[in-house]
Amino acid sequence: MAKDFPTRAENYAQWYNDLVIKADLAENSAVRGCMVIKPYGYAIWEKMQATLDKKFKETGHMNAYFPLFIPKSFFSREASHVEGFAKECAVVTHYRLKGAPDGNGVVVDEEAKLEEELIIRPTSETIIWDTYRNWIQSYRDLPLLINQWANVVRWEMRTRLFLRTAEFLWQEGHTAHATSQEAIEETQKILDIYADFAENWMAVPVLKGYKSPNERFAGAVDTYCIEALMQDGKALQAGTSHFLGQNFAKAFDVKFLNQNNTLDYVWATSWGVSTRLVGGLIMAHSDDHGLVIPPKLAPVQVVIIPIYKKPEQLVQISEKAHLIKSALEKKGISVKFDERDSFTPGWKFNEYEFKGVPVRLAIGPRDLENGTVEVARRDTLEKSVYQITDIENKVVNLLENIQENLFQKALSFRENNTHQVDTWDEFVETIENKAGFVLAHWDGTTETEQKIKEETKATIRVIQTDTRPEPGKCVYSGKPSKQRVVFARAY
RNA sequence: CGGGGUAUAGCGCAGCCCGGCUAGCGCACCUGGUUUGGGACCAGGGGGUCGUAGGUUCGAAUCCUACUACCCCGACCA
Repeated sequence: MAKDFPTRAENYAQWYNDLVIKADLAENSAVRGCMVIKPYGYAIWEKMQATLDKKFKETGHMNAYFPLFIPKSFFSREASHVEGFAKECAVVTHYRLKGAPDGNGVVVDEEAKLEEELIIRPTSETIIWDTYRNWIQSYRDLPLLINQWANVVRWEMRTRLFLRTAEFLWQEGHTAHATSQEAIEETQKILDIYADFAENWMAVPVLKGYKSPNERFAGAVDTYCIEALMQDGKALQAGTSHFLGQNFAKAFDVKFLNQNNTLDYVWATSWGVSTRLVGGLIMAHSDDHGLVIPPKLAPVQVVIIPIYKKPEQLVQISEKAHLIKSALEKKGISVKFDERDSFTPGWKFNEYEFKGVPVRLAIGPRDLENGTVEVARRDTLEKSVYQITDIENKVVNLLENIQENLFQKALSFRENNTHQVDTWDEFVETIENKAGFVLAHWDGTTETEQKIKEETKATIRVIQTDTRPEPGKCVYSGKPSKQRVVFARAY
């Protein structure tokens, strides 16, 4: 180890930037805070996309695509929605350039001013609901279950790699239903998909529940969410699913005739996860040796590295490696055989550890003689020697084992960093010095929540729906409370 | 927008206070050779309008002025 690495992944931005993912925030001021994701990082996102897309389709959703530009007037229609997003919108005002009078480059052609400015979508509710008006007439048109994979732009004052970038990639689902009940069920169904994905693919345990009014999506009646805990003790909102009531239907006049031949507004949901998940994945599992990618999302699950002195040896090793590679591929495992001669084995070992490849196989002359292969697992960094017989099943088991181990590790981290507190002193002390999730009673008022935020920077991350109610007294005001809620400092 | 910092090769930096010959180092890159079971070594080589504009000076990376950009902290962040 000749290089300096950030200790305990405390500077995550450095991981992203310098080591493996190579996601730079664009430096050009014109696209400040937008993300440049290099191929390896993007491959992780593609795996996430593929997995989620399949789940959405299995539950009856279809993909569609709507415009990047939203007429400004659309935003004015839903009052709290415009309030929530107005401060972070990029605006298109002109549609043409012309040669600069001084001959240097181009300038905006003032004559090509748009009559109405266009907003680059920060989210697509408005333009989608404007379209839905024409798509929905009767209860027979419902439910309308649509998802969109797209980019959105939110001109944040301050950006953080992956976690809050000015432009990001996401999916946004927008559904319309005949009844309130059905829309709420949809919201919860999606939340379950998100939670399942986080826990069983990303190996990141999450808390499920809903947001306090203060943290709610602009324009929603209820916002459900999953919250994860990062290794530095800060919370990360990993996905949200909103019950929008009839707010958008009323704002965009989307009515349908029900079976009784009466007109009613439709009920709506919207839900999304973004490239923030890539950041969350990294921050949940990485260690001092680099990324740790759970097997189910790893672009490369197994890497094979040859060790040899003479070219003849490489020929023999390659033969063996290709046999193993195709045996593993038949089991659906993605395998890379790195036979580049320009890097030493030691260099490659480190390289793939950075990249978080779950399993590494090394084959050298010794293994050729003994019919063995050296197997190293990324999560524990343990090395062992396997007989090559039946190697594909051994590796399949190992990958499953690693996936499970990562989840358990993250789960016990969360358990060790979840604290139940009953007094204000305890609360402040825990937030300041221990970080993590803090379970405390809250009187249910926005006022108290904001006071707590001002004094400690902690916010209510989630009000869990899958825990038992427990009466108590608000940790801040002393007023009665029905259940504990989850506080934390968040990204 | 407030407070602090930075800008020199693809990346990371030194040089600046106290102006001076051809602007230097590490990594990376290229060529040749020896290497290869945990980031190899030797030799040679390529790459810079020192953020931009102006000023002072015989002479500016270095001093002065303005501008621009980026980073950290804060405000902001469904």
